[in-house]
Amino acid sequence: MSADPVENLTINKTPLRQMLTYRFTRLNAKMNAQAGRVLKENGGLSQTQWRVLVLIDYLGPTSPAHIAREILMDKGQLSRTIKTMSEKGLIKVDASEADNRAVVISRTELGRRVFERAQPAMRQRQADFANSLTQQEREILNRAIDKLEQLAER
Amino acid sequence: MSADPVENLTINKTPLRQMLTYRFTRLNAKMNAQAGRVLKENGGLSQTQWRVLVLIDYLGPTSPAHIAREILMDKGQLSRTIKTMSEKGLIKVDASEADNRAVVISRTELGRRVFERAQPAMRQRQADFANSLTQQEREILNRAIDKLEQLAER
DNA sequence: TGATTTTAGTTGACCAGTCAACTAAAAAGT
DNA sequence: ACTTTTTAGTTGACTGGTCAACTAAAATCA
Repeated sequence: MSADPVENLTINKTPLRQMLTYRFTRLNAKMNAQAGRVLKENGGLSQTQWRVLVLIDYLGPTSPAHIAREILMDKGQLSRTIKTMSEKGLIKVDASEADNRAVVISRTELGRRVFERAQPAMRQRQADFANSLTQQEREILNRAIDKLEQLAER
Repeated sequence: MSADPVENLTINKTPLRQMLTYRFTRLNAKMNAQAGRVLKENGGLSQTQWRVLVLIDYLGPTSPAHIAREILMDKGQLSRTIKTMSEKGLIKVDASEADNRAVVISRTELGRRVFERAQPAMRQRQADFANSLTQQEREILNRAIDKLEQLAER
């Protein structure tokens, strides 16, 4: 019996494990599960909440619309995430002075602390991923992702 | 203004678009959306239902447990998928003679027809992905996925 | 054999992602 | 100026994925 059960699936047809979409789905699921574990152990943020804090760190106080554009997140989902983050005191939501439709969200002191608690482990994780690949592998991987993403859009 | 808004996010910090986890999440979302569109246009299966039919095609009549093991799908989700597929007449669910806990699921005639209707487009899609990469890129991509998957498991 | 552990499958609860409808304000077009 | 279109944000509905509890049957093993 082999370690990976999928390995045995060949029978004259393209083995499932070679299908790119399937491989990406699995990889993504595992990465997400891991990110969830790391965040849980370091302050208890959800991944969506983590990303919002990352974006505020990048952009400074900003609007949900800006964040949604940057990371292509659904604005409905973002709206709810912001609501719960605000209720937990991780961010502050103010009316925008320049635009009466918009709001400005910014980090609270608690938000900063939670963010900085999770950051080292999350950075390390990114670094581990990057360092597990050679320079050539990183370049090709990025190029491949670009190509596939383009194809997936049509 | 550049085409990709994320492109502008550099500001002395690791640009978000270079984070591997983020890139995979994006790519995966786009691939799934596309698969959903293709399936919708070719018989209306959901992706989970499609995968179940693919696995039955690989394995012949088999048990949910076997499928769950092969594609690492949650058995709860699979149980519900099988229920709705059975209600739609895509598969047949019989008690197993060898094991009184287990069931055997197999394709119905309708299931076969729907599967074969979706298959060409889904195959073509896989082929398009594969053909968009050079042999070397495919090899390196697969190696990179292996490495990252291993890392994500720890 | 009988007790313990593992496996098959179902179900309930919860969270994340997607989509569409809706309000209100801003921007663009005429 | 005023009509039309776009943008910001909220909400509801639906789907998918994950987790845990639970049953019943099988497999393990003492």
